[in-house]
Amino acid sequence: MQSVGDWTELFQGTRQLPRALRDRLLGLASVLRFAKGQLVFGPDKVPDTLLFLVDGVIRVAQTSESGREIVLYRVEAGQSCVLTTACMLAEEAYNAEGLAETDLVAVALPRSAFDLLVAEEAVFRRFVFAAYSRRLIDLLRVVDDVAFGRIDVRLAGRLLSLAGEGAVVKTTHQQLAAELGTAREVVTRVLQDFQKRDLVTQTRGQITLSDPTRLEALAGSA
Amino acid sequence: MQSVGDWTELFQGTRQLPRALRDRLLGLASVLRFAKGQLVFGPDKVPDTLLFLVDGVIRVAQTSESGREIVLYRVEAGQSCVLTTACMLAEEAYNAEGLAETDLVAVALPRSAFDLLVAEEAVFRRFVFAAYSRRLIDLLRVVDDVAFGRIDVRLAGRLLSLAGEGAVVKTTHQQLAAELGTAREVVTRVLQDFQKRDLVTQTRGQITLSDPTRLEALAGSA
DNA sequence: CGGATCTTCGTGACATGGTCACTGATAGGG
DNA sequence: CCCTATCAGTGACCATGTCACGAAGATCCG
Repeated sequence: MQSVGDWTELFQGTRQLPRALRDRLLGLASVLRFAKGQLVFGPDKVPDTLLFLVDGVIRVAQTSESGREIVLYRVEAGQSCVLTTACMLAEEAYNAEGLAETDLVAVALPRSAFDLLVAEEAVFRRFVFAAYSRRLIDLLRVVDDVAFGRIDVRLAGRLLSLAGEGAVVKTTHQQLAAELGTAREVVTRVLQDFQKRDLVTQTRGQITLSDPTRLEALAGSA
Repeated sequence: MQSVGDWTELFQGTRQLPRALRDRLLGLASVLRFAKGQLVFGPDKVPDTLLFLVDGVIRVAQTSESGREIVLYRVEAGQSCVLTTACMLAEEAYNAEGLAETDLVAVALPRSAFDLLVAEEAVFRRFVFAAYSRRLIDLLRVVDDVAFGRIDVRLAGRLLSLAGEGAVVKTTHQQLAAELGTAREVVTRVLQDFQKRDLVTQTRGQITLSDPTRLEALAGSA
């Protein structure tokens, strides 16, 4: 297991700190690794540290009693995972969980160090508040989508964002359903429809966006 | 217009501060009043202060393009309204708005004073983080309800919480629909059903909970 | 009092989305 | 090559949202 080097360089909130403090942080924090698919945090695994994600992607999702699931947002490299701290601070129950979507490298900052930094360093404080704020706004977006959005529009949008630059999405209908908080059958139906309209083609476990432009248009029609 | 006296006594985050600092805060902050029904903040009214609610209730809701609405949470006396600061800090667009549900008395702390307090005072910092965390968790609850909850269950729960100690809720079907993010017709239908099952009685603009116990049971069946 | 008007509520027909119970299709491992 | 697990497709049905009305209080004013 190799070292991660100077991770303080990677974060908006630590990059601008004085060298001496950064060196202290390097000593205080511990490096964590998670394998793809591993649970990073969840109702039964409340962390007592602040997580900084150095490499990889964490998918934060909420699961219903009945087993349905909805993706709330993703934590990417260079961001911190504030939901964990939220719980830590509020000491309330919640039922969201973070799953390693890729292999992860993260830095865990003990609560004491977190408190210290927030107290002493304006830059770090801004970073933390901005992170909280971003998540709040992400959640507003989710509420809006779920409460008022049409499923075809949402699926089109999600396909585009999962495809990134390419035009291929490697996922199952089940996974797409979990992205949107709907049922697999619904995804199947909508994708059938997309196929008939020549927007996508499918094979088992893979969807090809054959007309991204029209998909964009559909996704944009809010 | 009378003065509010020493409002620093009212908040978890300021009560324990040293007397000298509290006196300074009393000087720095300004007292705001809003009449019932007035818009406290919204997409077109982004505040640049941190609001502490001294008296009254703010209803925070999100509105869709089509005009449907959903209540996200309520800010009560003794709490601060962090969504406003969230936007202030993230400088991102959002479409939630805060409406004065009663006449309000609030204290507006300028950003500079906020920064100072967060930097210097651990107590205040904890208060702010706890407030953020509570809202994050409130939103998780909303997502869960909207994505996975049944409308009759949600309505039963909301009726009980709106009734408080009493057994009468003075609202229109339209307003209840806005609470839950659904359509008026749906509320009408569900209430008809409740009525047939002798759970409630209705007159124009008012619903009486005739069997709170069974309503609780219904609401509790997640 | 008796309309004119506004708000609230009720209702039926239909569209969309979620659930259930299956069947069929495909990939990979012995 | 067959077995099995996973993935996808389908039809029936229920729950919820939308649309287009009309009816039943409330309010105002002559």
